[in-house]
Amino acid sequence: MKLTAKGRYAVTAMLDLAVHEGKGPISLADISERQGISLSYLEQLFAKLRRNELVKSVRGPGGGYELSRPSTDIYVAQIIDSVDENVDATACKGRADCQQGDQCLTHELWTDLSSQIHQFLSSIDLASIIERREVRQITERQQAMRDDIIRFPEGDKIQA
Amino acid sequence: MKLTAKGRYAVTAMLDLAVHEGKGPISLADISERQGISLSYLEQLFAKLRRNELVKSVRGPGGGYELSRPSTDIYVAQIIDSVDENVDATACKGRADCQQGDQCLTHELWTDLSSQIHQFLSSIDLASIIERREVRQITERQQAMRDDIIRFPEGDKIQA
DNA sequence: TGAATAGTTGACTGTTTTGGTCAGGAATTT
DNA sequence: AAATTCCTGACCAAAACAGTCAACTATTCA
Repeated sequence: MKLTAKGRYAVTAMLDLAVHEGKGPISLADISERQGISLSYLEQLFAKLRRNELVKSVRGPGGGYELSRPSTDIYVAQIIDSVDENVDATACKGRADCQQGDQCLTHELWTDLSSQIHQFLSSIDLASIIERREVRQITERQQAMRDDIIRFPEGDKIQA
Repeated sequence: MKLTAKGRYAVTAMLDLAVHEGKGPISLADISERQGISLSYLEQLFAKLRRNELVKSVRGPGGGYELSRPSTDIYVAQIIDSVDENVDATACKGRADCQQGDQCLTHELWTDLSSQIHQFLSSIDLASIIERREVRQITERQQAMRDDIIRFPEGDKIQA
C-alpha cells in the first residue's frame, strides 16, 4: 500500500465522476479543468482504471468516462491499487537471513499494519465520502446557527 | 498524509525499538543490521524522530536510542508525520477560482478522506501492533492444531 | 587523560518515481 | 467527412528516495 499524489489524483478524479453520476459520460477535459490535473496524466490514470474495470469509456463527441458501477460499490482501496499496482511485499524476499528471529519480526509487524490500512480503505466507498461531507455540512450549519454571530477564519492547514 | 517507503522505514525502526523496550538503549547499528536499513539513513530519520520527541538518545558506549515514552503512547501517525513533515494541504491554495462550485468540491472530499486516514493511523499505537501479532500467532497455532497434518506453502504476495 | 563509542549534521550522489508533454492513432457521433 | 474523444507509447525534467561520505561533538570507560 502506498499513498501518494498519484493515488490522490485518481481518487479525486473518481470522486468527480461520482459527483456527476447519472449525467452521462464526463470528458477527461472537464475533469482536467475542474480538478487541475493535466489531461495527459489523467489519460494515463484512466487507462489503468479502465483496465481494472472501475470506469467504462464512451467514445466520440459527447463521450467520456462513467463509473462502471454505482459509487456505493467502488472502494478507495480499489482505486489506489489500480493506479499503483506494485506488488512489492516489503522486500525481505531475497534475503536469506529472514527465518524467524528478530530479523524479520518487525517486517511482519509492518505488513500487519499495512494490511490494516488496506482493510480500512477497502471499507470506504465513493458514495460514503460524498454523503459524509453532506452530513458534515449540515452539522456545521446547525453549529453555525447555534454560534450565531461568530465568524471563524477557516481552520486551514489541514495536513492530514 | 503520505505513505511511502520512508514512513515504512521509520515505523519499522520504531517497532524495533518497541520490541526491545526496557532493555536499555538500542544502537542504530543494531537496527540497521536487523532491519536492513542503511545506518546513515537511519541517522537522518532518527534526527527527525528526536526533534519530534518520539525517541531520546543516549550517547557514549552502550548508548543508542530509546522510546521517549511507553509504546502504548506512540502512534503510527505521529511517526509518519515526523519524517514526512510536509504541510502540503493538497494545493488549491493559490488558485483564485476555488470558491464553492464544483471546482473545489472534490478537493474537499479528498481532504475529508485524508483526515479519516490520518485519524485511523492516529488510533494505532506501537504496542497494539505488537500485541495484535501475538494474538494472531496464537490463533494460527490453534488453527494449525485443528488442521493437524496439512502443510501450507506460505501465503506470499501480501501486497497490502 | 585519552581512546573508543555513538550520536549529529550537512553536503553530496546515483537511481527511481512523478508528473507531464508530444505525437500519432483508433473509435464514434454528427 | 469532420469533429470529438479515447487510447497508446515514447520521451523528459524535476523531485523524491535511499544511501554515502566526512567532519564533528558528547559521553563513557579504561
